[in-house]
Amino acid sequence: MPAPSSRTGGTSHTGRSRTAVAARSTAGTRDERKLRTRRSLLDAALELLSGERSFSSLSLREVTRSAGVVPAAFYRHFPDMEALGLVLVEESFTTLRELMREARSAPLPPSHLVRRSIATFLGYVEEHPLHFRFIAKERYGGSTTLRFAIRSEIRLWVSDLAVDLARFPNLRAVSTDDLQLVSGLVVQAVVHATELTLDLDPADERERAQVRFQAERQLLMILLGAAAWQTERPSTRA
Amino acid sequence: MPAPSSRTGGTSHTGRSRTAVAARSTAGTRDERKLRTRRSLLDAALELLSGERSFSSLSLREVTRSAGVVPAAFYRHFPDMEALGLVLVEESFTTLRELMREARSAPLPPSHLVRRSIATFLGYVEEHPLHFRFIAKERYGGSTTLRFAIRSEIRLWVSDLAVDLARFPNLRAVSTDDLQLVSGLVVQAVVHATELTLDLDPADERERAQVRFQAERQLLMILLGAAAWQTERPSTRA
DNA sequence: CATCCTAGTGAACGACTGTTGACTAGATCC
DNA sequence: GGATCTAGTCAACAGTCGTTCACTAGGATG
Repeated sequence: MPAPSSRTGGTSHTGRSRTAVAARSTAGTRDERKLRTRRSLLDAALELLSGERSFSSLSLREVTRSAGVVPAAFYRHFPDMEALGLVLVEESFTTLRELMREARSAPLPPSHLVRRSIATFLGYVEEHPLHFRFIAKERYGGSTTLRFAIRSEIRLWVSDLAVDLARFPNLRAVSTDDLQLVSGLVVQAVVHATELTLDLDPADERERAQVRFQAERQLLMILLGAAAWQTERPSTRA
Repeated sequence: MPAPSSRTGGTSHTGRSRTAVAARSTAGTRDERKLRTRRSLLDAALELLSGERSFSSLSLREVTRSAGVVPAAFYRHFPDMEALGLVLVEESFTTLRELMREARSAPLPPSHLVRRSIATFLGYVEEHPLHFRFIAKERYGGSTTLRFAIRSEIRLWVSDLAVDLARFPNLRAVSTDDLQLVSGLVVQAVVHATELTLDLDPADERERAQVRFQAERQLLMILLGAAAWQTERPSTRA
């Protein structure tokens, strides 16, 4: 039962068949329309990536087809599929970092800050599953360009976290370098948990809660280890 | 300057151009020859995967071409590219687990066991970079089948490690479940470090050493946290 | 109003893809 | 030593791919 193609009203365009994600309307200024098409290309790619597909196996034609646009139109917006991928990386992390910055700006004691940050992060992941699924898949698997872009964004994020950790009274004595290592571990654990989450049945709240619970325990262990770090270090290594 | 095709002596076959990884010789029983072709298919895939390519973007024809075989011949060995992928997963981990089992069987005090295990693991990675590169890339990115196969192998590995950790005197009081979490963290850190290594310049020993050093520090932190776990837990969580 | 500008179209290209079926040469088996 | 079995070949198929080009419709601009 194919739905009638008059969803957005408008000028009815042509009678062409559209599998489009977001049927672009004919409203707005020219720049706005262009931007809208660009967005629907990005969204189409994101949507296609939400399934099995990896970015490198995604074809330009698929993206344009799913965005309701002719293949050649792609080149009006991106020179390359890789360019589109880089935009996806960028917008994934800018959104994330904004949110995390908000979360940290709250006037709370440090211990609550971590929990608050975790909650914010998980909230972000649940609200933008497509972006994060993309990141998770391409972090190690993508092209060198994509992989390095993601890696450098994650490094920024790790540094942000390290700054927060520095405020913890019981981490006061840990050196800056070691704090980076600690927050690296934290980010790893969180990202890994998220990647597990992405393969879970979205309805099964019990399983989700378990993954979250285990991740929290792991974080506590890491922080505990970090707190014990400066006191025990001399004995474990020269 | 194309090399003469008489490398393996033999019947000179045909004058056909071969980009083959391992030019299959005509020696041996029929089963042996079949096995040899199968191997060259697997090796060809592995080799192609060593670069940018992800498994899902790898074509059947590429593999056969690079193995020096006609595309149709592929089906005499695997029904599917995915089937080939699963074989790669399996053989990656069986090799690894054998080595790790050897490493653990050495009669050493627990503390040395960990260091020994890490050395063994890194040795494996350096000797079988192609297998591990494949695993690293497909752990999150591959098809569901591949991803789950890898994940379950890693789970086995985590469990093995947890058994070892249980022998540590200062982890005596940590529950079995929590030990799984600890070894999960350890494996995460190691795998991540390895994945970083894969992008490094193989010649730059300084950079490699740094990654390895950081990973070791991270492991020590984790183990420290685990050791402090049972003593502090009551105060951090109900 | 006429002019320019450009996002999107449509058709075509050469190359590559997975899969098929009939075949052949040569090891294996009785 | 003749029949059998099969790994690998060859040719062909219907698709899909990225990229190009000349084009057009219709908003932007003077």
